[in-house]
Amino acid sequence: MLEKISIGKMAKLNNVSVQTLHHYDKIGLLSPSYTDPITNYRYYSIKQCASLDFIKYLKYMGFTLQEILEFFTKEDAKSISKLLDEQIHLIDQKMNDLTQMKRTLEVASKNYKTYMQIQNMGIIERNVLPERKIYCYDGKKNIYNDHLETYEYILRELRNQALIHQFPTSYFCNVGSITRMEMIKQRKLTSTEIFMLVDAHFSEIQGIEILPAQEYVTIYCDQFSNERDYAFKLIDYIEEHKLEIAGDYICEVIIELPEWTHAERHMIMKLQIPVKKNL
Amino acid sequence: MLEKISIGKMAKLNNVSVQTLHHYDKIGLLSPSYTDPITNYRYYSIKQCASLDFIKYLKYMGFTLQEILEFFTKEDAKSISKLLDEQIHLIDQKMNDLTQMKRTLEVASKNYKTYMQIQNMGIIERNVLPERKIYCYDGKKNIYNDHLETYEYILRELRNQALIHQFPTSYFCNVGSITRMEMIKQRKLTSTEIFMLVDAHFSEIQGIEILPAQEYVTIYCDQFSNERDYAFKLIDYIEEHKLEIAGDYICEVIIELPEWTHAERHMIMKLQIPVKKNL
DNA sequence: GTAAACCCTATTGTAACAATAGGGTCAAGA
DNA sequence: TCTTGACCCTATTGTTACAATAGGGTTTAC
Repeated sequence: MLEKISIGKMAKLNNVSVQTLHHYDKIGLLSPSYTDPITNYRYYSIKQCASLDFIKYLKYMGFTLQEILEFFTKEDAKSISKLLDEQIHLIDQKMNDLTQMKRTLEVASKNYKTYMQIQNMGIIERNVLPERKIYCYDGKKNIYNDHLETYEYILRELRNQALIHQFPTSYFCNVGSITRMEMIKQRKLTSTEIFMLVDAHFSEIQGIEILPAQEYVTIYCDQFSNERDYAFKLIDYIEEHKLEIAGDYICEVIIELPEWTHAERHMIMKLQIPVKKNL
Repeated sequence: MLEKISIGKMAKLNNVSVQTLHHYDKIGLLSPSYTDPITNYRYYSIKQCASLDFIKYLKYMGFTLQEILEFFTKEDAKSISKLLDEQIHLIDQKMNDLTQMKRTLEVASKNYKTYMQIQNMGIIERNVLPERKIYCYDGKKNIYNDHLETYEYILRELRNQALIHQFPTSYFCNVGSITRMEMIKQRKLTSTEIFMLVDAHFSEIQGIEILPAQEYVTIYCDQFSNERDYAFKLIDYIEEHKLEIAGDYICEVIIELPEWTHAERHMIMKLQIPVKKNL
């Protein structure tokens, strides 16, 4: 009762599509045991299910059809074992990539949710911020010139540095600018430095600084053109409340919205000045 | 100093290829701010880096270019937040898939390594095997007939059942046949049932059985045609050593090698009979 | 003025099929 | 024996995000 199995039956029997079998035949992965020379009808034997099983099995393990073809040329268990281990390694890499992606997404999601709840745009707050680590880059030009142009160029340079140091791509959105304490104490909003927030474990690289945990006065700002005014609001507040500037001024980009029509950045920033009580 | 940036410079500035920029222009994702109407040369403005940043950012989060296009039509933070959360969900799924793949690979790898170390093909051993759970399927026909043909058909049926019960694909390679105790005690190798090893948490489904932890006499067998002889070897051993058959005979497929040329299954099986001391 | 470096469009290729179109074949019932 | 519906064939196009050409024009620096 050795049955000739038509392509449709073979497909149903193995839960694959007819096209798939066509395809496997075409690339020489699995050709029917008999092909009618007149009609070109394909007929499979039940034993070919074993091959198909094997193909499906390898496919499930993430091998490409080309790789599966190679499998069939390597019959020794040693080569196969090696290929399997390599594949495991490859999957580990993919998992890492996905983990990074997910982390990035989660940060973005959190930021957008924060954004939607910001009721306090332009309102001064005081709170203690935790320790953060940043990678600073000095572009040697004042980023507050030229309507963001200089900023853009320096941002590119920062990213190239980050690529050199092999920072994960996910850092690329956690940026900001820093104006040193001396400047801000003179009420000058001038800066040549921008930074990227990095994870705690980076340390040996030159340019890494620590922002200690401490009290800050902060304000949310949703337009670049407002930054100057808002920064001065912070300074005014500090003076009025007899506080003292205790460190560098930070303008941290919280979130970036796609502003297609204007073709210009639209971002939410959190302006921050560390303070201590004036004794 | 609003500079016209040529495509090559833009590419270098942003670490992308010229082709990529061509492509983005083509699909309307990012068109240069100025195109020379005579030469068709593309010139970008520095501010378009912001858009490119955003594109790269979303790409990094795993969105397709089409999806990114949609992002630009949805400017409200709420829609974006929703898209982000959906993407997180999608990544979770992919991670699960990868985890399954990896598990399958690890089992396969382990099996092949075991195989390479099998020195004891055809040699009887006694050892205690841990508890296992199996899903049995009765094909109503003796699988030892017709040179594997019946087996193939019943194997397809088992898999269809497994699909219905939504077993993970990784189970598909952990199969075997079972010959009930009454049969094997009569020295009859006759079986209509095959099984699939399943994880411990499956229980409510009909057809699930438990193989208790206990002592077995076992033998490795590398050819279907040898199974009968080897099974009788086990029975002989049991009788000679005054043991008693304590349960069903199991033929477990340990590993399946690709046997391209012969177009027939070539597998390593571990034949097992549970025993107890004859008091 | 010239050559190198740059830019353009258009085509082909990648992976693993799905979805057609347009036509021939098989099997079962009348 | 005929018919009809179910089945099969080949060939083409489409999918993603570009890379890699080919064949030709342009810019820029010396």
